[in-house]
Amino acid sequence: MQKQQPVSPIEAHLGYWLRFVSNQVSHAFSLKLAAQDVTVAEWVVLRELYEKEEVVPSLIADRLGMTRGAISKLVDRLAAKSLVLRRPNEEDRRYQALALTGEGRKLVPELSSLADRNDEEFFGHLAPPERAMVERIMKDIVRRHGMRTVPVD
Amino acid sequence: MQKQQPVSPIEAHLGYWLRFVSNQVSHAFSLKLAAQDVTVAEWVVLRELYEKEEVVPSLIADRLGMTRGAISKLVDRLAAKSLVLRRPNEEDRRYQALALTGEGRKLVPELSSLADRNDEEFFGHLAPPERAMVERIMKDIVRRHGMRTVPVD
DNA sequence: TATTGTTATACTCTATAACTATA
DNA sequence: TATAGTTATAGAGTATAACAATA
Repeated sequence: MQKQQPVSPIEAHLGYWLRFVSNQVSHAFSLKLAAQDVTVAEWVVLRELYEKEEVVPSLIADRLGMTRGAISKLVDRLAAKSLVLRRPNEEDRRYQALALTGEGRKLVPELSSLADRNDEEFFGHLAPPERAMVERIMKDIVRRHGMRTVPVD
Repeated sequence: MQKQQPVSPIEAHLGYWLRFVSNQVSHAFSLKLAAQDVTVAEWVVLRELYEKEEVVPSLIADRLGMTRGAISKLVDRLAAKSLVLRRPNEEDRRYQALALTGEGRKLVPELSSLADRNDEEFFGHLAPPERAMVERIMKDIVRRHGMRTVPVD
C-alpha cells in the first residue's frame, strides 16, 4: 500500500457546489421541458428567436457558443416539430433566416413560465439580499472572465 | 405578426447565472484535465477510489448517479489507460472490486492540484464572507432538495 | 478565395433494456 | 428468481473537417 499524498476534498471547491446545484436545477428544468417535447438547447434557441424576429443561424451559433453544425441539427429537429422555419435569403443565397412558426411563438411563453417555476422551486426561499448577492457575484465572475456565450448544456 | 406575450428575460433567473458560471468553470477544468488525457467523469471516479481502497462498481454508480452501464464503459476506458484495475471477488463471483493502479494513485494528487488551481482562478478573488455565504447557500439548497449524488457532468 | 450552411465521423454522456454468469 | 456486470441501441451534446453552393 502506497502512502497517500494530501489531496484536498472535492467538497472544498466552490465549483463543486455550484455544479452540484446547477446540474440539479438544469435537470429539473429539462424534465419540465421534456413534458413539452423540448430540450434545454432547443428552448434557448426558441427563446432567442422570440424577440429577434429573424435570425441567421451563424449568429445563433456565435451567441450560444455552438458550432454551425450543431445548430444545423438542432434546427432540423425544431423544423420537424414545426416550431421553426428556414427562409432562404434572396439577396445573398448563402444566407437563410430562422423564424418561429405560429406554433413556436405560442409555445415560448408556456416554456418561459416553466423556467419561472423552476427557478422559484430552487431559489424562491432565499432572502432578497442573499439572492441579490449571489446574482451579483455570478455576474461579476462572468464579467471578469469575459464570458460571452449563453450557456446551453 | 402576432402579439408578444410577456415573457420574463432569461437573465431574470438565478439558475441562468449559476449555469453560466458553472459551465465555464467545468469547461475550464475539463481543458486542464484533457492535458492529462482524463475527462471530468473519469476524474470523479478516480477521486472516489483514492480514499476507498476498493469499491464495487454498483456503489460508484449509485454515488455518482450514473447507470451501471455508464460505469462499465467508463471503467473500460480507465482500465485501458492503466489507471484502474478490476479484481474479481472470489466469494461471490458476480461482484468485482475496483481499485487504483500505482499509476492511478500517483495521478490523483496531480489532478487534484488542477482542481485547486481551477477553483482559485474563478473564486479566488471573493472576500471570505462572500465565499462562505455562497457555499452556505449552495449547501443549503442541496440539503433542502435531498440531493445525494455527486455531480459528474 | 472566403463564407454559409450541410453533412460525415468520432467521442462523451444519457437512458432503456436485453443478456450472461452467478447465487 | 434476483442480482452484478456487460453489451446493444438510440438519442443529445461536443468537435473537427470535408463539402456544395454562392459571392
